[in-house]
Amino acid sequence: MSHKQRILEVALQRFAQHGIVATTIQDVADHADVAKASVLYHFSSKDELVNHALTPSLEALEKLLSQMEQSGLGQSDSREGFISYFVDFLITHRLATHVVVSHPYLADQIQALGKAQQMMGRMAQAVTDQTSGEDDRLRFGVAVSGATYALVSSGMLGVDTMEPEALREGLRSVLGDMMHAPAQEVTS
Amino acid sequence: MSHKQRILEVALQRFAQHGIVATTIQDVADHADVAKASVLYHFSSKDELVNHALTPSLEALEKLLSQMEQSGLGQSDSREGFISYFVDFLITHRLATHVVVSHPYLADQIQALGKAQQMMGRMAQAVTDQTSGEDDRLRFGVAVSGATYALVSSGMLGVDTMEPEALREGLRSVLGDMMHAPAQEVTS
DNA sequence: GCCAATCCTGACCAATCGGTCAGGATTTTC
DNA sequence: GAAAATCCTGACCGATTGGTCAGGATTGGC
Repeated sequence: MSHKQRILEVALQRFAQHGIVATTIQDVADHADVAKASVLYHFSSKDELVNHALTPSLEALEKLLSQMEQSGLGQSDSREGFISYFVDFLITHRLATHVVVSHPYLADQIQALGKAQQMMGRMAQAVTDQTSGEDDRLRFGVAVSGATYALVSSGMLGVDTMEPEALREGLRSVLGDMMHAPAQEVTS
Repeated sequence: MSHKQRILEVALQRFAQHGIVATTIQDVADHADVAKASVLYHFSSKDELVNHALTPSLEALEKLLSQMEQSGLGQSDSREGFISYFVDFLITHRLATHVVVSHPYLADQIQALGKAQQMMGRMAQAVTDQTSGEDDRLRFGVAVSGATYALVSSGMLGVDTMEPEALREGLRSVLGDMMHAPAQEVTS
């Protein structure tokens, strides 16, 4: 594997595990077995390293998103389909998702994070259509961030020992229960 | 209000908003309208500042926890009671909870975070008793981290405009749907 | 074999970090 | 009202940060 590619993978992993700020260029270089200056040869700054590390996941999200907005996937009548796609996305891109969700305050400083935040907003809007209220938005928020964190900082909860397939099924089940439930009983 | 107290409040807020690593002592000092050296007069190091900022919430959690372990609150037959208590705790101590959940990698460096992580483990165990499997643990994990993040980084989801009471009710409802559901249908 | 382009690195730099310290202001105690 | 204790600060320090740069390896085309 090329050095550049290895740097990208290591960087994404470190950013997800220790956060962007706590992850120094030196740290990435050490774990990728290259010199610090080599990292800065391939990526002109730390911000650009973050951008490139997130790019593949951003493109995948963009794809999923436009698919949702076109086909109406995500609307209340096709929630199951959406959840299935979404869980797959989360598992595949769990590291990038974790990075995005845990650095909202860097959105105006790092392009990729800003773009990602914007897309999350679009997704929330696609899922919670005109017929749903703030309760549904809350459910969506809890689902997304909850699933993400259960996937990444899973050691604390003992989830890290789960089989991949069991994890996928479990997440589908949880998200289904959460977002499915129609708020039939309205207070007042 | 005393300088010391104001420093503590500002620190907790900044730690929750920007993360511990990105929040410098200078930043806390500026927002608390004191000099940087003044912060280090009251708290001998940054780590100790984090510890003291989290202490009140840790004590509250300890209280809730021992209550759970004694009375059996949290067991599947009294989930509603637990959820109600827990949501109240989350809303009251949302900042501290956010700091804890978003810095698992500092648990061995900062006492308070280690202790908090330990308590989260105890709570997970109290909730997911011997009758429940890994699926329930997953549900608990998604619930905790999800609710926490929906509370704090809520701007992205449009939840920040919700009335406090609606928020409390909404969370109770979501967590209820998530943790309530008995995994009756076991695969094989 | 040689030249050019690409890749990689150690040495270096200004800026900022957490933390120390001596001393001035303020408050408390008697 | 003076001595003591507490509070607060500017100036300073070593370490580390992101980033620059000149030059040494490696590679590919011919």
